[in-house]
Amino acid sequence: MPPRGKRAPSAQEQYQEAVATYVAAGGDESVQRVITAVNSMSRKLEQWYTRQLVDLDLSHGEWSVVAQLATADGAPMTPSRLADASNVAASSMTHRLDKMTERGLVRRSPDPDNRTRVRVELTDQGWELFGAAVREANVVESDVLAGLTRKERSQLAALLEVVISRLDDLETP
Amino acid sequence: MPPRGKRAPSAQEQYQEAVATYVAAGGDESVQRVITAVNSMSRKLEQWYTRQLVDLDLSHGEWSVVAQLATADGAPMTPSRLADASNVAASSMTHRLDKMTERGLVRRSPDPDNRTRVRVELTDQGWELFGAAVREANVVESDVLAGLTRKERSQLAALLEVVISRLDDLETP
DNA sequence: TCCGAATATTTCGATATCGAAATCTTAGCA
DNA sequence: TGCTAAGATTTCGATATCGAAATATTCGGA
Repeated sequence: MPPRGKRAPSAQEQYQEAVATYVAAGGDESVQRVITAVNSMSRKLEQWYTRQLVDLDLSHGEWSVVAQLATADGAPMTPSRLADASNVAASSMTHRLDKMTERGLVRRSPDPDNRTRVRVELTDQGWELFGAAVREANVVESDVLAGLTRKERSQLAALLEVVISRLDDLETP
Repeated sequence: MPPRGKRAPSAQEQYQEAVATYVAAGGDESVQRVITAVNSMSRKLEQWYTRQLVDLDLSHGEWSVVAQLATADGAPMTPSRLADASNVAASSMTHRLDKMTERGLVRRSPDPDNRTRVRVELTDQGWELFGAAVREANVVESDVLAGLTRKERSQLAALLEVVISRLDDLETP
């Protein structure tokens, strides 16, 4: 039996048609090429992350929490900031943290400076899991970028970093 | 009252710390710079899309369906391919399509060649909504890339396209 | 100092999503 | 042709997410 639908078009074909359609609908080509490529790549990565995280018995949302806590090293995190960073409602984060606390991955503690706030941090077990996931993910990520030379990767990163540095200026004005 | 938690770090600071942490945990720097940047950018874009889509009374998931149908122009889409492309379970797509059909955005019809399949396509109303959303999104997207010259955008797109062209080779082997 | 507005978190009811099982159809092979 | 395995979609029960309201606390001005 054929795989799916008619035949799933390749990621490259999908990308090219998407750009063409967005441009036809009134988008700027130089913009749509970049934005569409970033979104395509991110969606694909997300699929792989989800698959790999099954081994660690983590959902994509839970991974997001672990990663945020790990990379915010230093500054204490709160449930609402985690919710913002994970693109979910604050009330969802409550439940997510309940589960993760129960499982021993994170720890909640009252903020001594402000009793309306709750600090959230990784437990040792949470840190272990973070390390394991990063190393596992790095394998796939290296594969994805295997088509670029070291120099090209550096160029690519530099260009993306220019964009990132602008993101803050565009926050809700 | 202070904004949130202690103070939300800028996107740039967040990015830099994330890369540093991933590298410390065993990731390759040239890989992590690119991957982290792509993911940061995509997450931020998603936030803006969600905000803008409120005006059109569309959820992010529903937008994903509209966009897939619009950009797959030509080849008829099926529920399962839409589910794959949207990163949701097939059973979720059933409900999503029910709602969107009821609202008049999409149309289901039996595939004449294979009665196990269902074709899904945009209605005229669905196409209108697609156009409106693309033009609205293009405003934000242009802003995001405003820090790059036309030439830099082209370079960036070209590098990303190299990566995209590799994605297919990495499919489930 | 006291009070109202704003912030952080949680609770609660409604909705969306998931994964497994059920149903129907097709493909491939004896 | 007849039979079995596999695909596509939907149904169903369990779980996660959402948005609004509830609760507790803090900030800033009268």
